[in-house]
Amino acid sequence: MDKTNDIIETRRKKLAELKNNNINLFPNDFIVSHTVRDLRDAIEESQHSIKEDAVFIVAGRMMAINRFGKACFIRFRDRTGQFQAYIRKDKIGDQAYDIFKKLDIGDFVGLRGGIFKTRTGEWTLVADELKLITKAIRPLPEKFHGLKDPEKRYRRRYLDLIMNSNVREIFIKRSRIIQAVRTFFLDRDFLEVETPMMQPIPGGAEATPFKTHHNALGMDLFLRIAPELYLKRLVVGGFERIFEINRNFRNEGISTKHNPEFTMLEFYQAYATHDDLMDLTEEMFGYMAREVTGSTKITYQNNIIDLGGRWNRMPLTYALETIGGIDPGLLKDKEKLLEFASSKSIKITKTKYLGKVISKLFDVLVEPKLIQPTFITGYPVEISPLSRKNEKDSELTDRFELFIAGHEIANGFSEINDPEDQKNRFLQQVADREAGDEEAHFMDEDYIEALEYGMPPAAGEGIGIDRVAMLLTDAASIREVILFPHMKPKVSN
RNA sequence: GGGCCGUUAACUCAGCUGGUAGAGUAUCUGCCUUUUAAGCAGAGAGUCGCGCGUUCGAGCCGCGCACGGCCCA
Repeated sequence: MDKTNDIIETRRKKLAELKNNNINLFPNDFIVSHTVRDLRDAIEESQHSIKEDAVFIVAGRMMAINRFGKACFIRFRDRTGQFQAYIRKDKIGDQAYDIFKKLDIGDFVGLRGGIFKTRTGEWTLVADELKLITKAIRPLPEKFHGLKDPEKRYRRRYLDLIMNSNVREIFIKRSRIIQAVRTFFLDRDFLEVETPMMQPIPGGAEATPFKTHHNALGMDLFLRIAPELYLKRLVVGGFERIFEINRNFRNEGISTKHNPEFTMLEFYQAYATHDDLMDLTEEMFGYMAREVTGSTKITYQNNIIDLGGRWNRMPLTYALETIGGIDPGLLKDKEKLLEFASSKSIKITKTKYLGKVISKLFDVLVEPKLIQPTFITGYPVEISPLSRKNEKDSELTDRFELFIAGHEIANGFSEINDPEDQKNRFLQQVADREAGDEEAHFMDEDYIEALEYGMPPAAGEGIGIDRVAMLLTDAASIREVILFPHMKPKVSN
């Protein structure tokens, strides 16, 4: 027999041999009656005295094979877990055993048999039938160290999921988080909706959009940077409580906290204020944390964070004074603040707005220090073009942002429902854009028109689901909670 | 955009002061009917990310590029 150097070549030869013996390598007629979980349940129900003559039919991927000549132990895995099986030549027959000898780790097999306990005390399925279900041509990564290289893990996430159980856990938790959000809102009479991902005018946030083109309509469209303006049209339409969980797209840099597409929860509640939403947010996080981790106390990057109960609420300027260490006398004076910033070597792009300077200083001096959940309130009107002005101080808005573990997690506010006010805010944004601010909002006349029909007072909030998933799974990078994070294509050779 | 680090067998990693490639797992062959990262004996396996340069000689030194990671902007 000719000796080949290559593992894949060796496997292809095995495949050819199996094929020549009329073995179907990819059959689709194996009927599974039980999962690994069913096996464990059956053992439990029999109070660990299960009889070997009970028959189970299971299927899964072989993760390990210990060969002993005329018998083998294998480990196989399905969606519910991993189990051991014992394959004996005298049980499955000479012919089936010859086929089995040609199988590899990574192949899918179907097994039929009863359950017994080995000498070492492990419950094991002893097969009286074994069938190849799917042949693997490529070998899996090494069983003990698994797949570690981050680049390989992200590019071939399926291998990451096969080899790394902690990675599987993260994405199961992520799914549970989204399920918990749905349950939370549905229980409170919210309606789940879907609004356009492709928008003629990208609105609802300050961000650079991705541009695309609709051929039949002959028009440019933008992938949404936020669903906000459409959701509020629905509030005009009478849906008083709505939420949407979907992707936003922002044409910005990639980092441990940013992916170009990310999942956003946005919700709107009529007759509520931003204060109500802070209460609601506390409740929701408590609920999510309990559902997903079993506790409201979580550990994130070695910090113990308590998501239960009522959280700290702090005006922006107060946070800058007490946490950022800025003299209160500076906070009303843009020039002095800029001097202060440069003395701390904080670079701030040129702006005519005090609010932008304050916001930047906050990002650098305060945000990383907000480890326990904290609502920051009292955002300046010039950086909050969709937020309702405060009744007592027209320089400020009824808006908050939520910070946990030094990350911005949520942004919420009482909504502007005065069309005139909103139009003037847009006009200011348009002027800013003309003056060079590429992230300033566009005028959206259609949205103003909707407001002119009357939107009830309402408050709305957006929560970054990826960031929440990072928190609840103790992930340091957003790529660890996104199944297929964006990567540049790797050019081979 | 800048800085630091990484890229060696299918996987995880060694590789000294520049002297021509190593281990474990996996694979292949043989033995083995209760193993637990099974064991024993043997074997094969490499575009050292890519390119250029320095050198008698480069996985190692220099320059450039690609991809990735972390940090900063």
